Amino acid sequence: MSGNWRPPSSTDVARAAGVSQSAVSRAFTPGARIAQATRAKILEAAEALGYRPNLLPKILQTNRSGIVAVVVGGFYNPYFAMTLEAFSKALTARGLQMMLVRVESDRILDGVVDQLAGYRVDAVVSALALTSQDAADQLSKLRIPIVTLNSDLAGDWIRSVSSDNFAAGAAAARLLYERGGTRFGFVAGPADSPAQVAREAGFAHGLEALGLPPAMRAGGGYDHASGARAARDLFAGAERPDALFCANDLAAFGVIDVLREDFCLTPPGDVLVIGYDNLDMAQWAPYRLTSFDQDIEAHVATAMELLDLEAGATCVARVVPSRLVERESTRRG
Amino acid sequence: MSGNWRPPSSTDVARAAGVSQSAVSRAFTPGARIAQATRAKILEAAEALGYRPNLLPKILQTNRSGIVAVVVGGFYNPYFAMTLEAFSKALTARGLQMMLVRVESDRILDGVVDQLAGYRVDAVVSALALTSQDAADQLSKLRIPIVTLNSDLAGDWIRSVSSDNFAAGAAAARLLYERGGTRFGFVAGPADSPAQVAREAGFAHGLEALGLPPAMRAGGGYDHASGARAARDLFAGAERPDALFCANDLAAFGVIDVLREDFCLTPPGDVLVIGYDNLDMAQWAPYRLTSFDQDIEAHVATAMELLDLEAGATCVARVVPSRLVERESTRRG
DNA sequence: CGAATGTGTGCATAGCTATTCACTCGCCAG
DNA sequence: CTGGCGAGTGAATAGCTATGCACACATTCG
Repeated sequence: MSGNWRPPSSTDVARAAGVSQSAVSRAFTPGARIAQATRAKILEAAEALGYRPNLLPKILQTNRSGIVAVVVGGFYNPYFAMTLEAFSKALTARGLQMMLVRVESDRILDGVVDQLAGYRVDAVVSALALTSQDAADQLSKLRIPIVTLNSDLAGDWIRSVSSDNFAAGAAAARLLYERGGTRFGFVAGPADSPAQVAREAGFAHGLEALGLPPAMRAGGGYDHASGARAARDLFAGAERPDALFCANDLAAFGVIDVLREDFCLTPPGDVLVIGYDNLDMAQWAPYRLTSFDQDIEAHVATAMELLDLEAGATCVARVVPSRLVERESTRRG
Repeated sequence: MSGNWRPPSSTDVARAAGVSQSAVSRAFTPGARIAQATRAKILEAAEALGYRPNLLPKILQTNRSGIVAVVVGGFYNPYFAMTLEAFSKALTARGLQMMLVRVESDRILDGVVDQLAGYRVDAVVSALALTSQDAADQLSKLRIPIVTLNSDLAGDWIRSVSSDNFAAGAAAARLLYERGGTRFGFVAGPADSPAQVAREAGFAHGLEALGLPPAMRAGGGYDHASGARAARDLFAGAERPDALFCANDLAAFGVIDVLREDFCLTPPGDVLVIGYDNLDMAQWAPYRLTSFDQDIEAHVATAMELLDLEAGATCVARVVPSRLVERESTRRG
């Protein structure tokens, strides 16, 4: 019908209630000085018109939008879903809205930054590890606080929260050794993931500290298919490993599936397997996977703390320890 | 330092470049009439100051924010992740931003509606099936187009896209019968899910049409644990089913895990199993689950079409057929 | 050479709310 | 009776951009 309908404004309500616009504003501002009778009259008129205060003018003045942008790289991994859920809860608890931004790679630069700046988002949280210092600088220039997960960038406005990936890698080496592993293998994640790099380095360090030979290596992705491929590679040769640390759970599942299917090998009897992330699926019967729980709640809580920090306060990268959850996949005998 | 820093405005840039504010605006408006030299000068000044146009004033005038709110109920189910991903792509392709809203139940009313209205979101997409007509009316009053997935609500501003759950249920019955099933079981989802209800009704109808006895029934949730419980219930008695239709994949995985673990039964030899959603995991070795693919791309494409519809145009609920993907879990012999 | 067209720029304004300032009114204390 | 005070209200304004309008100047055509 009316091609250019506009939602009712405070002025409309004011007219309907026979008061001034400022009175309407006060009626919707908790703690403002307004007579009860006036307020009631205004609320009634507002209800009739279906009035909802427009938040934009306020944002325009204060430059605080109440919106936090969350950047993710994709949803294939349930770990992202868990992170998203945790952030969603934390933000909602603070009355903030979440703007979800999905980027193919962290070449975020293409326009997304402009958009975020344009909407005056209060902060940016990146579940995707930012690896490009360039992108970081871009964001930094906007004076928008940024928190990155499992990244190792630094900058005036960049704060970072990471799992203690290195320590976990070392712990994985120790556990596999204690459970009787003798020939070790590492199923790698993508090379551009700082978490992957740290986990591998920690694992290597752990093995070395125990005086063990370095691990065989395969893989290169965080998904099931990549883990499956890695398993085929590792077990095709004569010298088969008997203890595997996988960069994440999803890859570990791929490994286990292939071992059982193609090689008739089952953990923990034939091979020990450890993953990372402690997904729900890690408890499922076909897997019962020993894994590192990243304690997402703690990650998120820390991230929120860091967002509250003032201005360009320099701050150390926070590290959250991962908790080892042992299940059948490493319980031998 | 400066407690109340403000991002540079077009006026700041104008001052720096020695031009008027309107010139700056034109420099950033594609197709606006401005001399190349002037534009270059302005862009240089803007770059130096780190200026990004503020989108809010435009929104204030046009009431078009370029933001679409997506409502979800949780992330435990990878199906939500897939839906989210598809919507994210579709919205990005249209230059729209996505505001993610997570609600415990569809008692959305509590403040969220006010927020969405306040930000002047252009549309609302609900991946969570809205069941409360009350909530729908609330949203409708705001004259914000709403698209709901797998819901059966209707209203002036409410449009809906559903899988053909009923037809799929009937197809499941036929397939299980053709593959040799004789005693049928249905593993139910949550009672308040319209999709669950339609799938069950379709299944019952399909059995009846074939002259078969009605199915045994258990379950009541869309998650793994619920499926596991259902399997224990169904197979505890003497009269065990040999053909199961599960309300979704996650429940089906729970069923299969329990059957293999607790009862030493494996599909398809001992029991036929069908799921719904065709998750990635359905291809994994422990499951190889026959499932209905919801064709999320089509759902999302349809949803976007419906959003483009003008005003309160009355429109029929769209139905997208699900595609049956058969795997080992129903291939007998 | 005059007119007409076109290009480039500045001025002014709309859009909506929260808030400050000034004002009125009723009431109490001195 | 009057000064003061608190409560309640309205007018005015800031915040930033896009755009319609008017104007200045250059260019082209008859």
